[in-house]
Amino acid sequence: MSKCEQCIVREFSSLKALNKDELLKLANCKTSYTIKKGEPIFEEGENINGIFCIKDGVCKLTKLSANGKDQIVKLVKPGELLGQRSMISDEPANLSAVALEDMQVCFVPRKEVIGFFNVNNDFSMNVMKTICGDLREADDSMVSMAQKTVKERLAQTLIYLEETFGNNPDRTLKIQLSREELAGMIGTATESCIRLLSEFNKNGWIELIGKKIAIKDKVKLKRLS
Amino acid sequence: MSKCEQCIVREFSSLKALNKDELLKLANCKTSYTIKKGEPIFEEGENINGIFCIKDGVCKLTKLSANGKDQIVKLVKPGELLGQRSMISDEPANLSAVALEDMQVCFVPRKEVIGFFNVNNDFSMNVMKTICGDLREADDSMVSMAQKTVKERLAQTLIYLEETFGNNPDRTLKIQLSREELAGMIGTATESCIRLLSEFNKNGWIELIGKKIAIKDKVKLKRLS
DNA sequence: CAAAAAAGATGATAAAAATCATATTTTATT
DNA sequence: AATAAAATATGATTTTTATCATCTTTTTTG
Repeated sequence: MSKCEQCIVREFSSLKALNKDELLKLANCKTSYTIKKGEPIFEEGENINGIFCIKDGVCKLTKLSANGKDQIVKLVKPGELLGQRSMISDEPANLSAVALEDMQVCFVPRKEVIGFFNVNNDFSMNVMKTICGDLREADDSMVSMAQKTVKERLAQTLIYLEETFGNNPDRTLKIQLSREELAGMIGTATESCIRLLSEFNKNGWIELIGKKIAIKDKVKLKRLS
Repeated sequence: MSKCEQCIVREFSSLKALNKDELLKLANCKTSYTIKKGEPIFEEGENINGIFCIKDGVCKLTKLSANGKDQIVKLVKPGELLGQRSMISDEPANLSAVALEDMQVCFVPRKEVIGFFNVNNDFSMNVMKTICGDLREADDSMVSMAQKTVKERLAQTLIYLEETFGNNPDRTLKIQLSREELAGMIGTATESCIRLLSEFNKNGWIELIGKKIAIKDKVKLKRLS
């Protein structure tokens, strides 16, 4: 059992508000997991009964639509918490969480989190602000989906991926999504996504290096989005 | 100054958790407004610095998209609170609120609400659960926008409007939206919305009585959505 | 009440996007 | 390494949706 006190990612989440005593309590009740790329952390409809703290690796939050396609609602980075909404609403998860890379996560039982929640005002305020931020982003995404073209959404998403997850030394996007997953983020058919990537490539706005994508002309992409 | 203690709609919002003392405090700090149909309660980007409690009338929460169209993100009924997200995040409103009917609303300054928030756990938990519910709904809407056709979204929205706001004696929807507003809810062009309403009408699924809409075959609509 | 403005309706056309088919490349498996 | 499976790519076609134009009806305003 590793000490939460020494965990660096803690500083990036709501948990930064916990004091030494609380961190000891946390370390005692948490369980650590390793999740392989492609594996789920939890699934839509599941009773998760606690929160997950992402120590390493990125995962996608998806929702299965009626037509059988997985819509990606959000990507989650190390330092972020999963399952906060379910914990507060005391409802099953309404999204699935699936690892995009090999991950390390810690699970903290609901009961313990609620305990911190009730005694530590900074902590509960942090959680609430996070959820409020998610709500604002969800509203913005909804408007994008409703009002922007697929081309605009693709440009927007590529910029988001670069700004959020950064680049490899060869300037390609560090986060590696399949074409199908990228299509699932922007809400379109995989073929349409691939076709538009080809078009962007021909225009010189991006470069396709195998399955990887490098942004060449961020200004043009930004103007489009 | 009317007494909050005797206000019925209070029972439907997070404010139901307030005790007698707190309600007296609330009545002392609140200001009541009348808002005419079509007028804004607040606008996107505005610093609202408090919450609004809807006593009577329905309003729409909209966001202006890059192409100049107003996307309707949510409809808000009597008993609900507005501006909770902005209050917690301490950020300007990211949506505009515009009255769809003549309204009566009360404004409560941020400072007072935060006060209740810190001392009354049931109240803060209610607010949080509401925001979590909004987040779940926003995620669901996003997936609908991304994955469903306009026809499916129209069917879904008509059923939602009937189930949420009910019918007039002539079976038409009680909530009165213009075709442009309905298009703004489902995220489509006004003409497309009108065209599909005509089609649904010809199919016998709905009936168009002037500008009003009556649902005739909910089963068929539900199957479509 | 008449004129003007706004909202609703419908046709024609263009643009966007999905679907189906098929080929190529990459990755996984035996 | 050979084969199978999966992912990527592209063409052809159809469907969906937006846009523009025009007309009718309803609502507002002087």
